[in-house]
Amino acid sequence: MHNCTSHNDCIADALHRAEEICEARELRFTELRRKVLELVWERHGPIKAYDILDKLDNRIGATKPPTVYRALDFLTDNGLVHKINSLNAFVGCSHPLTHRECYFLICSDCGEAKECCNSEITDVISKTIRRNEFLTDHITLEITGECRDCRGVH
Amino acid sequence: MHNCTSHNDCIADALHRAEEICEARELRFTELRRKVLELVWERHGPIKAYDILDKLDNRIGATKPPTVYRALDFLTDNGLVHKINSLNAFVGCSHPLTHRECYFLICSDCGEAKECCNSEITDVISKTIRRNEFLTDHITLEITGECRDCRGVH
DNA sequence: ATCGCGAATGTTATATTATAACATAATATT
DNA sequence: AATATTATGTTATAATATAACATTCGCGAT
Ligand SMILES: [Zn+2]
Ligand SMILES: [Zn+2]
Ligand SMILES: [Zn+2]
Ligand SMILES: [Zn+2]
Repeated sequence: MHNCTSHNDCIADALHRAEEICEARELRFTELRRKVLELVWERHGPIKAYDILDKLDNRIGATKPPTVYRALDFLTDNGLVHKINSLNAFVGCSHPLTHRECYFLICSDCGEAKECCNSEITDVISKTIRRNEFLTDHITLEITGECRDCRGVH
Repeated sequence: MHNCTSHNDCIADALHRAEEICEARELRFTELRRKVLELVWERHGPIKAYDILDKLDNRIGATKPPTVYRALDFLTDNGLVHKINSLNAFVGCSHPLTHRECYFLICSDCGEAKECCNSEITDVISKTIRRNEFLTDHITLEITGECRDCRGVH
């Protein structure tokens, strides 16, 4: 679904953006948080907390669930990572400075998640929210199915 | 958030609709499935699987997780109940014949979930999906926050 | 430099959510 | 009635997540 020419660049960019954001906000982008973000960015799709845990184990020795969940909390709280609730998994945010709520197209075949945020969706959802006089905390929009590539569309 | 004059009627209606739908589709609306649906409809908000389990225990003696999850699977598969992924909880569908995908406004204060499905949202989401040549399996739209009543709006 | 503070991480234990696998019972089909 | 199918019961365990407390780290004040 994603056609990054060099995924190493994707990862490097994500880490670099995270650094900048944390510096600007006076947040501590620790080694642990960096490693977890790096693992989240291993591919353009959601990864499970316990898979991150396993990969950390391989790199830095036995790690425990709270370690990973705390790092993920930090990253999601600061918009660097999104939780995909329908999968209990986590994915890197493609544009952490742009906005907080992201919408996703999630391919159940290749496992990739593509952000499909757009103002048209936001506008019409906002309208519904206003009509209901609702005070929004968070919007989850997750669309599962099969992506263009996996469908074999040319 | 909901102003049903008699919630017993809500429950009775939901059970009756379920009966009709199951009959029309030649599905078996068993006692267990009925009881689980009834418990889901105890209020206009999501209920957790293990809370259903506890309430079944009180009514019909020790019940085990698979019993509840299988009944919930049946009910969700047939559009009588929706799973709220952001809460790991289940809520009765207000209009099981109208459509499969429902959008929710979920109040974190009173715990109610209001369906806010409308074609405007569906249309704009569909457009995004088409533009991405995506083949949709399921759409999850969950908006959490504070409802009109809990905000104290008049 | 070291003391003290708050933030981050380590550690142990456990809570919560969900399913696998197999046995039995109920219902439908022949 | 015999057989197949579907639903439920049962045991065990997998997968996801957090509570509670101990230790360490980073950093400013003394
Ligand atoms: Zn890439
Ligand atoms: Zn795909
Ligand atoms: Zn009601
Ligand atoms: Zn409310």
